[in-house]
Amino acid sequence: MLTQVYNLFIYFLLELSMDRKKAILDAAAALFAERGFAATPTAEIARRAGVAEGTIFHHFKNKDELLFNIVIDLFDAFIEGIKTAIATPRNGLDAVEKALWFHLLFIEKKSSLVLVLVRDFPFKLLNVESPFSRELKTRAQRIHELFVECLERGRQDGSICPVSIQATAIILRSLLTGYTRLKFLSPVPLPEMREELIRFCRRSLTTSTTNHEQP
Amino acid sequence: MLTQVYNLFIYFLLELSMDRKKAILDAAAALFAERGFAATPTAEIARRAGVAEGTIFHHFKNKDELLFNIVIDLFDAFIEGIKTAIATPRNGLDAVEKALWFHLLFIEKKSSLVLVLVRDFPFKLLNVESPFSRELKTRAQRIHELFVECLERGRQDGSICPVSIQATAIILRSLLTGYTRLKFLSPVPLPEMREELIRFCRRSLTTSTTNHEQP
DNA sequence: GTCTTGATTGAGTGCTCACTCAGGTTTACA
DNA sequence: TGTAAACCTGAGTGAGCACTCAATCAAGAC
Repeated sequence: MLTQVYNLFIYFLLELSMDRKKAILDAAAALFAERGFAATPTAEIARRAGVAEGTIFHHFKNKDELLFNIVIDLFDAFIEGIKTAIATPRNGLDAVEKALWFHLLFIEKKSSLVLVLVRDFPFKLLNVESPFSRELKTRAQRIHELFVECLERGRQDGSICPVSIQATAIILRSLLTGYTRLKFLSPVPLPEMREELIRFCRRSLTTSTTNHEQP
Repeated sequence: MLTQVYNLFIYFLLELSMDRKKAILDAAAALFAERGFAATPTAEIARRAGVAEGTIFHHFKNKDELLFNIVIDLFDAFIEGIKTAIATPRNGLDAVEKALWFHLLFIEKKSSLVLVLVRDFPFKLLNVESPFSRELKTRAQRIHELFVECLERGRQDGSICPVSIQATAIILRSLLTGYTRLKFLSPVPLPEMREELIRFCRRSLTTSTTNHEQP
């Protein structure tokens, strides 16, 4: 009897706020960030989400699929954000800088999810031909294209000097990826250097390649 | 009887080439690269190394310590290499470029070990106060210092324009870290772009920061 | 009211695997 | 040759954990 009342209470709580599936994902994300994917038992996720362990496996095929969903959602949020960030600027260079800034702010705002990605990126799911691998590749490709777009725009409006578009897009992504990694790995907090990072890129993008060894 | 002969044979093989400990580390490194740390059972490592499973735990406290040793050895090799790479160049800018090149060549040459590092970097050992964490921090710090050294030299001999040394060192390491990651993650091989990457950095390091928005 | 469909539960199961340990072998050295 | 120390063995163990399943519950269709 009491259990039933309690269950009803919980049920309304959930109905009002979010459904079980969402609750499970949120709990998983939080725990993965705290302890890492491998060190988080599904029983613990269930406990924090306020559901039975079996419920997890009703909504998700296996534990990997939880990580899958978390990672994909994060990528989607990133892509949406970067798209709006680069829509307004009036030239290509500015768009690139807005994209860089967006990344730098994004990893602060979503720091715990980003930590999951940095620490527990699901490599094993990448090599095999799987829905996950396909979904993820699409999104990685999309991000690359968005950078390429900015750079091409910059070439056309003259705000960016002649460079290899493809290579430069990869370089910019490398810089951001690596910065993110160092930031989350570093035992001591990195100094504030985001402006400096943007300037570093701007100098490179706005200088034409003439062989000036020593000034 | 036959077993004894066989054992003797194996033993001589090992004595001639390398000791057991080394054999175990080599086997572990190879398997971690092939399948990942978590997906490699110690029994498998023992088999490939041609020793009993117990022998692993005679030489190493636990499985983590294997990864520990592999990672630390890799860092040491990297540090030694970069030290010699930056010793000869005649100015700071050149030293930076040599350091960048060294990294790019190093990750090709030691690709399977680097893959282990990229994929299975042992986060959990970082946060706790452990010998591993201390050893690793020392080495990360050392690498940072080497970059700082090059940049300072460049500032003094005038080959590098005024920039924040600390920030720039982190930016360069970020770029390399991220490039390494993308290279090993990318489902399709990256285009050849190492020269372009070096030029990207050179342009940034040799351009003084004046506000030239559009040329 | 009853049938169907889908959600939920949580105790139970089976598997994997890191690590142990008791007993054997080899080496170093007196 | 004796002895201690170090090295090596591999079957065994126990813990952890992802996942299952049979039973219960809820809600909408008719």
